[in-house]
Amino acid sequence: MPNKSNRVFKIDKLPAVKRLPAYLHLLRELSRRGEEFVSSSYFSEKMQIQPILVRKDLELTRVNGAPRKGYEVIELIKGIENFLGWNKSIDAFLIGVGQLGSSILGNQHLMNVGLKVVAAFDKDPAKIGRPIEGVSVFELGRLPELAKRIHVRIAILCVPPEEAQKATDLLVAAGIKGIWNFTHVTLVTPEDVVTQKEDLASGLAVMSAALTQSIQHKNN
Amino acid sequence: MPNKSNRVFKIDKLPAVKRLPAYLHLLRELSRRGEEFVSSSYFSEKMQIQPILVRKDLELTRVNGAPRKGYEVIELIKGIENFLGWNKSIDAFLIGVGQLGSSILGNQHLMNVGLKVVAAFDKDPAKIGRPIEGVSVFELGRLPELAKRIHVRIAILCVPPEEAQKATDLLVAAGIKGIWNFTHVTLVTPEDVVTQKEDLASGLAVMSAALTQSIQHKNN
DNA sequence: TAGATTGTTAATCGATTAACAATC
DNA sequence: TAGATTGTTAATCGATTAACAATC
Repeated sequence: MPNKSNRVFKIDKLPAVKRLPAYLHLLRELSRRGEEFVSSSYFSEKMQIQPILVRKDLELTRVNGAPRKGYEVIELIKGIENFLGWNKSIDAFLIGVGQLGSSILGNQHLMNVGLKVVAAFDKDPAKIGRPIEGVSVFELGRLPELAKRIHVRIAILCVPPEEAQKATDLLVAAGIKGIWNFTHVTLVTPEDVVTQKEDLASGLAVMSAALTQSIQHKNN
Repeated sequence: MPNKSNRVFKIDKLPAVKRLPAYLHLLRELSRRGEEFVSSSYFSEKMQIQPILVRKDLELTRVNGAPRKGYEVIELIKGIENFLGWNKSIDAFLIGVGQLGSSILGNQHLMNVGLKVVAAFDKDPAKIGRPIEGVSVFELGRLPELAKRIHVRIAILCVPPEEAQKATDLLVAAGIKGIWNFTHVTLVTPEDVVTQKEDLASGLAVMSAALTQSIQHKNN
């Protein structure tokens, strides 16, 4: 049952936060091209949202734009990176080196996101010892020790569903504060631990629903 | 600029639709265990949302629950599958067999979502001919012909950003109606073509923002 | 100066939650 | 019957959009 205390660290402006990486991506491109200023209408066109929504979103960064000129590209980049804590590199553990986990390790594109996996863990003794894609694989039990030693706060969870909650409990006990959840299980955590569930099926559902509805539309 | 006609096929209840796969997942598990009925409070607990939200969401399926008993598991499964068009297998093309595209082809887990890639396409002649993970790779120019022949409506877009819009135009011209967009580019399409953008960076942003905010919280 | 663009304040829209009657 | 659970109708909350004054 979702209790009120869960709200404490629930960030607000969730949709706006989700759009920040898209702004950042466009800003870096502009910066590469040597552009100094950018207006809300530029983002509006590229992202197909209203200019006013752009201005509202960018309020998060506390960067002020200049009338007639727009926002300073460099300032916005810094502002977004600061807001997200993406100004420094982010270390993470990866839990569960099965098919999905290995694929995340091996896929630069998937991880082209500023996150650096510094160690991987698995229950299966057969997988331990030999590095995968240059990342060492340790026995899951050694996680608390390593988490303390190298002060990692984020874990990427790729274990089978039936082990998800147990692994989560271990992570929480080890002081992990953010769990990027690639399982289908909704995790239970204390209020100061953030979980983010990724589910490709949601995206496909949106597309499928739109498609079946447009067919029904046609048939009417 | 998002014009009003874009709305025609914009599905509403978007958040609810995104939750449907999670319901489906739990329902299939219940079905496997031989359960006949399920109540909104079951989903509420598993998904950590309010029971009333569950009941609202399930309205989409038009399945009625019975007071005191709950919903019939089988009925709900059918209802959701029908709503999403997941009752039949969904064929798709994959465009761009680079690192990400190959990884999607190779990763059962990523695609454990009811989607079947029936053919892949690439611009690079070197990649054409030899199948990847059992899927044949064709020259991009042959897509219109094949789309017509095997009547595929969905494409998974994994090309480099600078080619994204051009590839999209080709897909649209070939009669593709749904584009699952794994590039960073916001695509422009006619109103009857649905696009769904997947971006892991959004998920990481949510987690990062929550983490940096919780630190600031602590320091106050 | 005139005009483009921001930022503020208010209005609208849609999603979630609450209250409670209906029902088996 | 009493009580658990749904489904309906209304209230609240948050996100987006609109209007427009401020500013360089």
